[in-house]
Amino acid sequence: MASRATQSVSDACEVEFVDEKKVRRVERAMKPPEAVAALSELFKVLGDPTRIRIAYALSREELCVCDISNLLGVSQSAVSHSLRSLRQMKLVRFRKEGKIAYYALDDEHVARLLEDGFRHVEESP
Amino acid sequence: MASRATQSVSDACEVEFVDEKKVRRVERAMKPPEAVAALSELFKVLGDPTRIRIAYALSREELCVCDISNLLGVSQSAVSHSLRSLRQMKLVRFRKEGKIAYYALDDEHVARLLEDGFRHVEESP
DNA sequence: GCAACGTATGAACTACTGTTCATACGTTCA
DNA sequence: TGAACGTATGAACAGTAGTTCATACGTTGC
Repeated sequence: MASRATQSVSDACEVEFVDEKKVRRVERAMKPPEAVAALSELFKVLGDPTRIRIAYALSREELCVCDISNLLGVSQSAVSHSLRSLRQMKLVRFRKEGKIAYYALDDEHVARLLEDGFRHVEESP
Repeated sequence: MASRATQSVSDACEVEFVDEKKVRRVERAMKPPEAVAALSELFKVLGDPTRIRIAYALSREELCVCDISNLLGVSQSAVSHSLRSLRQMKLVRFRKEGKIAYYALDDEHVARLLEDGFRHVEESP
């Protein structure tokens, strides 16, 4: 059943699948919507030069907001907003020492994502 | 020299670095702006549920536009636009067989990015 | 050649994102 | 307690992104 995609979506191909078996196989392997949504949020957060630089810096050293701001030449406010995004995605953790907030990467996955990512873009000429 | 960040940026901390040695160390390790820009573009492309689903599907099987459209329930036009983004970032390659365009992941890095990413989001409750 | 089909693409609209500005909060120290 | 400082946050603005719609291109088969 349902071997034809009779306008399930407005502009979808109005014809049969080109290779239904393949499609069914992939369909079973697809990740649940929540996982996809969460992953797209994760990549979205990393899809910004400032946040990448922050994350990468924090993968090397634990740093406070002020030092990040000076290091990157970005306003304290912008850094703080960026850190909030990273925090919400649980990419960074922080501890407070008096009035100073020290941030660091929370996750070894993230460091690997950055490494793999840099490797990819550095390989393409 | 320049141990103080005397308003190099409007809103940067107007004080000395909290830990200059650490900052200098990280500064030397930072990636060049082009690499950061390219990586942020890469993540930006992956920061969309539709494109993640497309990329993930293509990591399992080579598929044509029509089948992707039916598989995901997304219009042919939207799929084609998404594929263009993925193509521009060299994440997918394609071959044409008559009027049918078959797409597949171009890069094992990307599959690893998706895997690591899914692992990250699936671990957080 | 022409109709049908798979795919690509540009324009337009809406929705979202990142920065800045102003300001508030909490801590330290005199 | 009050001033100075590090940090957080909300509002507002400008730039950007994703979808849809319409249409164009190239291929196939009649």
